[in-house]
Amino acid sequence: MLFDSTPSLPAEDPDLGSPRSCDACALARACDVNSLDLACRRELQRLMQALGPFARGAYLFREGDPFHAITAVHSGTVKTFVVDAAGREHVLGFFQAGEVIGLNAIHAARYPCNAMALDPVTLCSAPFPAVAALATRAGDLQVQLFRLLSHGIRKAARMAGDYRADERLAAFLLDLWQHRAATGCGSPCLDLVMSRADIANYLRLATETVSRVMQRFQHDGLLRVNRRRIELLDLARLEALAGATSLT
Amino acid sequence: MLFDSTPSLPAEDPDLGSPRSCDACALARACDVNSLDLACRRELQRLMQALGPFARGAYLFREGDPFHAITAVHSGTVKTFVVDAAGREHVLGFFQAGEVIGLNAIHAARYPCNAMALDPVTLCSAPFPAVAALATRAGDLQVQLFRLLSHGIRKAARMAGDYRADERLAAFLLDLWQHRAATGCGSPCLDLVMSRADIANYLRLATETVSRVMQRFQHDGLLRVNRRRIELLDLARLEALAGATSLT
DNA sequence: CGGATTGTTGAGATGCCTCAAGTAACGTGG
DNA sequence: CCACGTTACTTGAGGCATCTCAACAATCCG
Repeated sequence: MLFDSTPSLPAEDPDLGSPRSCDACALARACDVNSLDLACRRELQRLMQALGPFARGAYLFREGDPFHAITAVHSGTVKTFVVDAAGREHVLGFFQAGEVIGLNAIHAARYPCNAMALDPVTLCSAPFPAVAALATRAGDLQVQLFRLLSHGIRKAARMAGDYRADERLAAFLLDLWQHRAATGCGSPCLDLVMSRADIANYLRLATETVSRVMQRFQHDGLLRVNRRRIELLDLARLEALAGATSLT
Repeated sequence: MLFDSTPSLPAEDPDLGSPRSCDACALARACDVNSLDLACRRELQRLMQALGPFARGAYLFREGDPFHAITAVHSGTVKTFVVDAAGREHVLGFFQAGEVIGLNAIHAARYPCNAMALDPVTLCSAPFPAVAALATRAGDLQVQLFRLLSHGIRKAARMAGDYRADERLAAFLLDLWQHRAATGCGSPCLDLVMSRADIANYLRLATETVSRVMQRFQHDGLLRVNRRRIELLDLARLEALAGATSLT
């Protein structure tokens, strides 16, 4: 978890409390965009703590850690995952700048999964009870939190759907691309930060299958692939493939 | 959706407003169990509307319908599902007494899926804005709603995991059994209310595979199966199979 | 430079699917 | 209450998508 100095936390000067631009942060957006009154916006800003940077491979929290704070990714990419009884790793999601991690921990007040930095990661975090209390006074913030959680259900349910390897991989790549497009860069080049194994565990595939489907995509002119550098060449056809998974 | 008289609503006298025992209702539990102050509890009770009964096969809401009200199943079983671009049905979940449906609709204020009664269903429903407003005054209710949504994320993520057919089927049967055990009846007999096709679409299997795995379970002494009547014979081994899917 | 990690590619195995047929339960109308 | 058509479930045979195992290639990193 994030607020105790457990072994989970790497000893890299978390840089607590330093002010930081939160333009890309979902929580801040929840605050700014929705015309919260100024006092509440200030209060939310005051609750926010900057955490990190965490190095590639560092655990942000581990399964079973107590949950205290709502946390958003400020920069970098986070992978959340569980390891089941048989030792298989299941990746629950990849989270980039502006996305909130660990929402599944509210229920039991413990994280039901691990979170790991895939590259240097910085976080914005605010104590959950304080945010909830603030949401009590600021109805807009409360609704925004409800919407955030509701969206989390939809995203997870989408992953649970029964789609083929190429549909899931296309949807995955487009999701990454759309996130980048939404946060500035419109280039069709993706630099994946996760390994083939991570992608495979996320999409319920073998790593070899991820490789093969990507090569097939390349052969079909959908994209160009070189290790972790992906250039999307035919968004329309990728969208047609991924389209099935849309859920409205 | 639930509060307009759209074609979705069957014309079977929804019995609006009749008082009803809500002992099994998650929303009421959220209220009663957590020491909400009495005024808020009364208010929540006042907001609650009894809906139904809905006949087997009736749509409770359809994809795209506007979302207005938080709704819990009071009796019966509800299936939520989407139909993708290729015409395949994906079952998102089965919801029994005390479970809240349509939480994934808060985000966009529209239902992203369909809901159908699998047997005679009655519902308890309360306007979402009113509940949210009440949660603003009653912090316990607010936290309970956060927890409810958070739990929804966990449940959905669990379904997204990569498990084998027998693991998923075992987990499915145990989930049903545990719900029954939690709400009274401790008999090891289940009467499935959903078809093999529904189960298959939920577990990402073919109906034939559901049949075959059940027969194999029977052959291995895990259970006895006759059409929709399932008698669980070896909970320990079923749990061992399902155990992998636990997510903490 | 050399070992470790990661990604690609091939060959064969397999879990689950598809297609097809058969059987049992259900509902409906007579 | 029975005859019938319909739907739901089961069972078998064969096929396909994906997995596993194995080797190799490329990159990373000390």
